[in-house]
Amino acid sequence: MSTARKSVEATLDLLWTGLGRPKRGPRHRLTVQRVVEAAMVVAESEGVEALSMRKVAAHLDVGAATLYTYVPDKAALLALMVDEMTGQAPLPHTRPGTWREKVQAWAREDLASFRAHPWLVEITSGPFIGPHAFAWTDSAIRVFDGTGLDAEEALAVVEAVDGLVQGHVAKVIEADRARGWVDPEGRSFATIQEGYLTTHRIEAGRFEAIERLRDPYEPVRVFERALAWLLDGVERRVAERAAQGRAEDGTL
Amino acid sequence: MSTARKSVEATLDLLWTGLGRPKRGPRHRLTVQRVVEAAMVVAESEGVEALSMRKVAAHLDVGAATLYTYVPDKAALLALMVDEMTGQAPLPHTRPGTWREKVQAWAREDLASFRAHPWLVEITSGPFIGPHAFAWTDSAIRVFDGTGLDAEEALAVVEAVDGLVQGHVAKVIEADRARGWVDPEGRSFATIQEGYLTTHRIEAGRFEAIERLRDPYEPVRVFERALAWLLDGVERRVAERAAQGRAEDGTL
DNA sequence: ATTAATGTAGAACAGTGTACGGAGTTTTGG
DNA sequence: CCAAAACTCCGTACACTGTTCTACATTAAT
Repeated sequence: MSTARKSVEATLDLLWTGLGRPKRGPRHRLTVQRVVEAAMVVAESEGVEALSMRKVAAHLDVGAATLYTYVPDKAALLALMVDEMTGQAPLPHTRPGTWREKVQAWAREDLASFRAHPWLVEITSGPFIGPHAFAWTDSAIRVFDGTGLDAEEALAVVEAVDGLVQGHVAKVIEADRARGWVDPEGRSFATIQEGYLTTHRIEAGRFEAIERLRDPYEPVRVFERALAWLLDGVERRVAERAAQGRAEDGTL
Repeated sequence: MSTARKSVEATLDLLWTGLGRPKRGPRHRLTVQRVVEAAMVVAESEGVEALSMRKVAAHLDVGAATLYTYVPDKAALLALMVDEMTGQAPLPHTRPGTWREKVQAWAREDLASFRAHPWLVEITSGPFIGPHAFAWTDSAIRVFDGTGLDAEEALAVVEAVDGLVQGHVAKVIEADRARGWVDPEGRSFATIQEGYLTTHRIEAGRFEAIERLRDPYEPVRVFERALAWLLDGVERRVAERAAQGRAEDGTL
């Protein structure tokens, strides 16, 4: 499962140039695309943890070993799924509005998308960067064209926003999953966990700060606030750069 | 592997109150602590993906099935590992300095810790919150006591910083792992991936923005910048609150 | 001393990713 | 036109995995 010695080249090849048609031998019954799509269907309907090569193969009416004609690895298949999904997200710099509006739009949309397709969050695509991911990052940096930030500063913002989204979505997904759970007596997960928390709160008198949290607290509000403040910080830097630019114009 | 119906209560019990001594039957040869420690040793030396119940049991000179006396699940074991590790981090509000210095210190230390123990990042502990994690969050909120931010605002900052760290560390870990890799001809992963990138860059003339990145670019600098800007945004809000507070004092 | 309760662990079950080897198919070279 | 090479497909097999079951040993309560 760990990055194998041999499949790295094959995986990158697949991501960037695809699978060439063979010169001899029987025609392909499948395409890499169809394999990836089938895998995504399985992941979508049964979750990543239920995604197995045998199941994907079954969805394509094909033997399990056949998949290895199209894909060197399960890891490679996952990387392809991630890049495919990334390709479906709209490019940030083509959105309307100011840079701030663009960032907010993409952050919110990413958040919704991750939540709708939790498998994307749970997959680690390894060290591989596919063409779609690359194009997306390129586009995201472009959002800050004309703000005075250089490319590296822009990338810092992009990765920060991404980190915010990822971190928040990881928590939300677990909560989503727990929401559907009920114990034999019909109590929800939240109820039970809350029981432990309150018991130990009172018992030990600790956790005063958490108790100050307005109840019930809305996770989305927490996310929005964090995003807003990060962007406030960026805005300050942008303003500085603008002032700097005007000053230089004046002295020239 | 997914959150089982029955083990949820058992897992929370284990996290919050531990395993009670049985009234009858033979004495325990092990403790939950020792099981968790053994699991951490395995994770540390061989990675999470190599962590199996049988391997943990072998480290304890015990049959694999025995572990299920101490732990309901592998998922529960992982949750215990996470909470144990969380308990080893120093409490943020006890650090010296201003709130900003406290945040920076904890962020950097967390980053280093995650990097030193990658298994922590790769584990999803499920929806469970253990006592150590709870205490840590409580302490992190306390960092903002006296800044004028309320608990929910403080939590937003905490989660934002955490997201930043997590997002950044996920990328860095993959890079760390890829660094050790070499292909049969002795080329590094970076070299090979770079090959694909440059080929396709030139070929299609895309990815102009990424090309503007100073080369080589330092990931730590990107992280530090993102953190600084986020905290700038927070600082602005703190200043606002302070001004507001003074104004109210004046009118009273 | 008997009974109930419990820890231990070997064996087994239903999975998993993937390597191997053979059968069948298509193209190429002579 | 035929043989060899190249290739896809896939049943089988191997070494794993988490977890349950069952038999047995051990301890405490009655």
